[in-house]
Amino acid sequence: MPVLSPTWTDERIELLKQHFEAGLSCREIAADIGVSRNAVIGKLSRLNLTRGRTVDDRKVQDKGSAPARVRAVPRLQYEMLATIYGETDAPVVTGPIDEANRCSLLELAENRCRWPISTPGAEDFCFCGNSAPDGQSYCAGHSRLAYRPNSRARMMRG
DNA sequence: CCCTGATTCGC
DNA sequence: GCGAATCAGG
Repeated sequence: MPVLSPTWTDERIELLKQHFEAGLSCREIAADIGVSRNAVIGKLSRLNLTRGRTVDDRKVQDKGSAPARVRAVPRLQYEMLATIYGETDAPVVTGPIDEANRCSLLELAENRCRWPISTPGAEDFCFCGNSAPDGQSYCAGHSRLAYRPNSRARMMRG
């Protein structure tokens, strides 16, 4: 169908809000909708739906004074990597998660998609539960979200 | 060195 | 208004 680029329609905005309120990250929201992370964040900012950090001063770009920049320390998020990659090797079968009162992973099988369907006010926290390929923890639709293309060809300015 | 969030600028 | 670029923090 010759559908033009419907940029941001009500449906997309609704999904955006839902995912945002659901607690999902801009990365997930962007991947789910099909846009870039900046697009999602930009729309959110435009809608004044920023989570906490509002505007404030944010230091302002002072390129004339002393550049007191503290380029954060070299830190890696192995936690997330382990969560994605180590899921097949590190199951939570023996995880007495008390917070998993809702539909936890234990209810799902190994061949089931584990997509957190969190809704503000939903007591029945469920997951995607779609058919996930062997070895994968997500279905074809949500697998791309967990998949992280490290094709960062951007110049390392830092 | 990587990732997420928010603001800023260009189109 | 949208999206990429940029900045700032973790």
